[in-house]
Amino acid sequence: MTRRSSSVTIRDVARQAGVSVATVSRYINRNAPVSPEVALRLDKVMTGLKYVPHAAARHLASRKTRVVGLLLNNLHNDFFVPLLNGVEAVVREMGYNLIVATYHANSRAHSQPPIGPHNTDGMLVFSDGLVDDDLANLKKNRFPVVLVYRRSPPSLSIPSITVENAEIAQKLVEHLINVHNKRQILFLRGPVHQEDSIKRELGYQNALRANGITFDENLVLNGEFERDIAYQVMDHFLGNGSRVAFDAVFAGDDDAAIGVLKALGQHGFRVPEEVAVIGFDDLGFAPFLNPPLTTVHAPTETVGRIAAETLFTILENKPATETVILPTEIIYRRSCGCQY
Amino acid sequence: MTRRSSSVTIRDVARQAGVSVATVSRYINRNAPVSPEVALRLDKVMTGLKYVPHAAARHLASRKTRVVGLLLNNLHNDFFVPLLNGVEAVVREMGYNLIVATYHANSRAHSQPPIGPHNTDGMLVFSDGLVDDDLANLKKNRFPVVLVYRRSPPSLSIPSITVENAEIAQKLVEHLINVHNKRQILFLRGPVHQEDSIKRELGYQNALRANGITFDENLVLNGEFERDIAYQVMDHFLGNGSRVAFDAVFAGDDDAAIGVLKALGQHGFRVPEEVAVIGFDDLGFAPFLNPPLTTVHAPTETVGRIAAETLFTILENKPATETVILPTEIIYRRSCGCQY
DNA sequence: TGAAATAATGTAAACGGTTACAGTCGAAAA
DNA sequence: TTTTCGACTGTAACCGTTTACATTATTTCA
Repeated sequence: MTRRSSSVTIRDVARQAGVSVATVSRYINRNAPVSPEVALRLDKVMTGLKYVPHAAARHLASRKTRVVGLLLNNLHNDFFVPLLNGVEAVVREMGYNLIVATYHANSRAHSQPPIGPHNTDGMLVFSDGLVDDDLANLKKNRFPVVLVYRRSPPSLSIPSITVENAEIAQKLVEHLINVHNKRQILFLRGPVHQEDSIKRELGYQNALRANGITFDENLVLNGEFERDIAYQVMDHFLGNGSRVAFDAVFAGDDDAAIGVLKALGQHGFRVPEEVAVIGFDDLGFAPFLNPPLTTVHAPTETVGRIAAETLFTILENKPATETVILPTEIIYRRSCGCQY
Repeated sequence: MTRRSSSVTIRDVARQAGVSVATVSRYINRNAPVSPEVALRLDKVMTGLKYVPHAAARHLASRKTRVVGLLLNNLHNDFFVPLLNGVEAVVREMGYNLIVATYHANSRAHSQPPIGPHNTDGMLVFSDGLVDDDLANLKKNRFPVVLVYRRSPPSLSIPSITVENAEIAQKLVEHLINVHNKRQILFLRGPVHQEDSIKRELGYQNALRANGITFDENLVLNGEFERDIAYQVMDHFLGNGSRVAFDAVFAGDDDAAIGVLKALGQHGFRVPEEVAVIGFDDLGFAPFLNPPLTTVHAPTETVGRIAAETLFTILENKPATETVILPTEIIYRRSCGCQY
């Protein structure tokens, strides 16, 4: 079997520097002392040969990949830019690589998750990227996982970084009710199994209940936290001659809010005069929408950073805080009817 | 040396199925026939054992990683969501993994690029992620690369996917000049070595020249294609008592346009009555800004898709088209002064 | 001064797969 | 009937590192 690779290996370096491969390896990894002269020689030889260690060989021998994964359920939301930015920054600082993949939990009938113990040292799982069974399995194999925008199943106690959803959503919807006198509030939920969506819906329902408004399931639509889907679903809703009266819409998140604004505009509704609109996330563009969007500020990039940092503390076998829930804050702008 | 791993290996599968590891490997990779009975038995054993091939071992033995890289210069722009989405979709369809990394060409003094032949089968390089020397090196080693939003250095002829910048920018600036009678147009350029920025500036200057307006370097600011930086630079510009008169601003891209709108608003300028604003990219929020943003529509997700597809055609040793320049289109909205 | 600790290095066995090469065996071709 | 061929399988070398273990020279210390 003759498979000569063109690339330069640790053996080439060893030979040219007149030492053993073990010494080269030790110098590269700085995990055992090497005499100054040898170090110097190795530096020269390595740059001369443009030697770059072969990642797969390292991984195989050392049983660590220096790669972490980020599993998302989709990439259809501007929200992911700050999240990714936070994660990537930490990963880079640690000298690791980041694999980004999307995976639908419901597509798992036929496929393995693209990220796991076979190709990474640990992973960040966004929202409903994996189901409880998958998580239990990973936990059993002691594979480092940190959940992002999702709490751990109680029995597993996996570290989890998320933001406060339910209370703030309730407070914001109550603002609509009490300050702006809205009573028929449309809610666009996100993906059914996404915790953010569930909590926000809970907040929405609590707000109604606390103010003596009966919940009307006709006022709940599936916006999927996606601009285009939110637009379609609103367009369809409005196209039906708006049989159901409504005077406000909680879009689920800012991205969906854009779709809502589009549909509302096309059907001739004035915002906020005729219908108030609120979002969630406070993405960069929120203050500049027309009208400026009342929404909840969530520290998305920070969530990404903390999540990645938590993963690395686990990788270093240090104890990690189990649940971090970052505070959120309502930002009142014009789309709810406020003057600001 | 005794380093027993807890994970199940191909040898475990082979033993339990009563065949050799070669047969298991062949069945997994479907690269040689295996008798139906053996196939059946292997299926059972593999699912029973929950066997997942170890990526690094595969990579080492087969000399291919089934991973491709995407090298960005930063992650500070909503523009990257559609780009990433396009790339990731193709990569997933091909059964590959995607490493996303940011890398500043000027930080290279001390570090190797995080992506390269050592850990991927090929890579997508966004804009100025790598300098010509790096590209030449990769080319020499026959490492598959495709450039995104950047043309190939003439001598290297690396496949490249980008969009038309200069002509459309010129046309848009001329719209400002001829239709809206603007003459003192601020330009916020992006990162200095980013081709998009250079081409757009070229279009800007051509527009001035073609209309007898002398170029004033005081009207060019560094917005870096970043919302926050654009805001700061505009804020500073306006804070100087606006010594330099201006009646319009070409923000460089949509994200920067948001920063510009913010600064303009804070300093009491009305858009578009007092100053017109134009962007580039036509990100999802552009129609919903206040005022709706006149901009250039660029097919960003498509660029991502085609770039990834091109990379895979190279990986399959098929001939790839060398340069793809996708058409762009001006979308007239209110921020330039049009009524729409 | 002799023993023990330490520094610096080498040898070679793993890590978990892929694949070149060499069969075996039954069916088709001569 | 003999030869040829293709389907199927096994053996073992190899991919490029890391690291347990061994070795030698040099200090350190009682």
